[in-house]
Amino acid sequence: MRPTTVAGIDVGGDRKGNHLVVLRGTEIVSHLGSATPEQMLERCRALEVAAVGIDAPCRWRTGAAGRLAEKALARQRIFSFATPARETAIASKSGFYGWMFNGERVYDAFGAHFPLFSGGEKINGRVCFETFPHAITCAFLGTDVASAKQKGPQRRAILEREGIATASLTSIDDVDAALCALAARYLLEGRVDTYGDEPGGFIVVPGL
DNA sequence: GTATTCTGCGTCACAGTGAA
DNA sequence: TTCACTGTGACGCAGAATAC
Repeated sequence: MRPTTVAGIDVGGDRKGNHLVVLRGTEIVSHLGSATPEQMLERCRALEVAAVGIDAPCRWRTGAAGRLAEKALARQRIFSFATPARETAIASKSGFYGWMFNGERVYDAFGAHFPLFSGGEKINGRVCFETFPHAITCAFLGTDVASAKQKGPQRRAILEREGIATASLTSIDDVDAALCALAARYLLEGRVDTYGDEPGGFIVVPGL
């Protein structure tokens, strides 16, 4: 039986672009840099990917309070970027939230073929979901050890420990995409912790 | 003494720049 | 090309300061 194929996407701004890594078992079978959402979707469909982990918010904030998923992670001392309301992001003149809008386009493109994870126990068919590399690192190493300053070596070490060769992953964005793919594998195996709710969206993190 | 408010710190991601 | 560093933006948390 062929191992399940999963993918991870690291969403970037307009200059950096998106990065896709496709994993079959422990083998990296595909690897795209600076790709459009449509190109990544085409690649995932061609390779019969079952689950896609995306490093970008799947929902904008609604109302004054932050997203439940981000609050729940913060209580575990896993800090993430605070997603603003869509109007706030649009109003920002700095272009700082450009990568979040790119993430929105990725979810839009994938939505028709990879329904967004809704928190259920059972995964039926294809799925895409929100995750992020720092939370995955915390899940594997613990919040006391995981550090943004050490993200390069720490994240590569996690992948190597899972049997995934990192030599072809030349940038930190590729490594992050591979970690998202790893989270996708854990989701299909049912070995994850989920944070959040339906209105604010769920963040999926490997559960060990 | 208790409750509330304020402040500083640490976290993530991004972009941009410069060095190796 | 890659890596390291700085600044931006918003948040939660812990401890200090203030008010009652």
